[in-house]
Amino acid sequence: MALSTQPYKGARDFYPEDKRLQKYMFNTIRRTVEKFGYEEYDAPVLEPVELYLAKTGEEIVNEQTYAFEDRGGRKVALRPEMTPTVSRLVAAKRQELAYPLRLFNIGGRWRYERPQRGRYREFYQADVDIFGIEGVAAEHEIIQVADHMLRAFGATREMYTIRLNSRKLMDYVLHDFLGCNEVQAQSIAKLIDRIHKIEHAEFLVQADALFSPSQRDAGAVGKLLHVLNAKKPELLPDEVRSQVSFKEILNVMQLLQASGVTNLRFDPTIVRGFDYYTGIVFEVFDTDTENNRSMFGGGRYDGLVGLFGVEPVPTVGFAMGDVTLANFLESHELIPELQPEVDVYAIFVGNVWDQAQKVVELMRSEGLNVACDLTDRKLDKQIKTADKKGIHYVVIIGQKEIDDGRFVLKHLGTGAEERHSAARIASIVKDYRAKHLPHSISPTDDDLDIEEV
RNA sequence: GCGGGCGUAGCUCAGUCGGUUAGAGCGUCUGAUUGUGGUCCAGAAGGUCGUGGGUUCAAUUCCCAUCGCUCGCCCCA
Repeated sequence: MALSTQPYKGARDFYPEDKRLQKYMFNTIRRTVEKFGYEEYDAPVLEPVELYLAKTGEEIVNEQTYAFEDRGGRKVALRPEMTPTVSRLVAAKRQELAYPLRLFNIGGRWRYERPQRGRYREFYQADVDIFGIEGVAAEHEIIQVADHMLRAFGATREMYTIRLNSRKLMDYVLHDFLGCNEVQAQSIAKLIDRIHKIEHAEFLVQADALFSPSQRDAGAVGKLLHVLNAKKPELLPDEVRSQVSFKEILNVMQLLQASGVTNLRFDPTIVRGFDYYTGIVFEVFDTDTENNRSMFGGGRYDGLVGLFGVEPVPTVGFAMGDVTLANFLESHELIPELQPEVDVYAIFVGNVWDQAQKVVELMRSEGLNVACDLTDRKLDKQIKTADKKGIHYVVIIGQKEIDDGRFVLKHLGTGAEERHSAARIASIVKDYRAKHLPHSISPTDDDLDIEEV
């Protein structure tokens, strides 16, 4: 039985052409968050399984975690998300870190679930978190970062909306305004999460079933709908509007509007799945009707660091997944033509390798990425290889060229050939690269058209 | 965890109402006289029809199981 060449179920191989897109996405993300002063960290993929028991949410730990025992009998898990890990890192150096602390990580996450469209068992995620700010300035910044990130990919604000709510506010609504107990509150929160997936009548039936007779008599369903139908915070019931968490929402919205974020909406149906959120939560939606769904989101989680037995540290963060991002970019035609990193394919005619090395080295020291064809095949085969790899330039080096000190530079797009010294070739190709391949690593700043405030 | 669809060449797929040498396009390789690719032309290689079992004179085709892929549900970082 031959070995399978397939990657593990739900995990992907990245051939260079796939990796190019991933690099483009990660580099763009990295560049954006670094502009805001976020610093990259990393941590092991394996964590003790208890790390996820506390706050992540039962389903994820019990059914969606890759958990196993190591040879020493320790229960470990492949990290399904980064938030508990980064909280651990912060808790470990709680006293010595300088706040506000801005951290980001880009890496693989593992979830044991059935793969389907847009969802894998191994996916990549960028986590961006700010630690140590209690006020809404942190929410303001984090959402601004998310907004800049999408705009750095060339997205316009018509392509996505940012929907905002507050976990704290919803806790008040469920417990105090509607008088739910803990169990009811959780069930209703789950139901709210599904409101856009089910029929309105069905929602009413299920909501009604969750309330007690006395709550029903007090008009619980109507009150719940009053809250959920509020398209603007001002439309919430008076009692709800008296809450501090309501004022926070208003503040964040005002700050973001002042920052030019015009596609922000209040949406009381945003609750998010994780148990650890404690304040403002938000989700970013694709406005494309084909793909009208939540792409990513985040919020405030002030309690996680404190779980490690240190003083709590207020935190706001979000995470963006590679698959949903790629889908978004694709559906809005925002993926640029990505090129290989190789600038020049060096082709050798005859037995000139010894003498040609100096030429190649010179081009490299001038800053070019040069791949050499080492096969000694016929010239046409070597050119064909370069073409197949998508490399734009070929340099032909034969005895004639070596004697002359000038080499044939051929552009495969146009077929044009010219003869130059190695140094001149380097400068021509670098010039070309700067002009024609701005996306080979990441977009230039010119692509980011941030409007003036 | 539940339900649907599909497994035929490297890729995308056709086909066999069960019956001698299983097809196409793309891709790959070779060639058109030796230092020029992408187009065109000529030719070639490549499949025990996912795997195991059953029915049958005969199975890639029918039946069962199994594995894999895929889409949806649940759930969602």
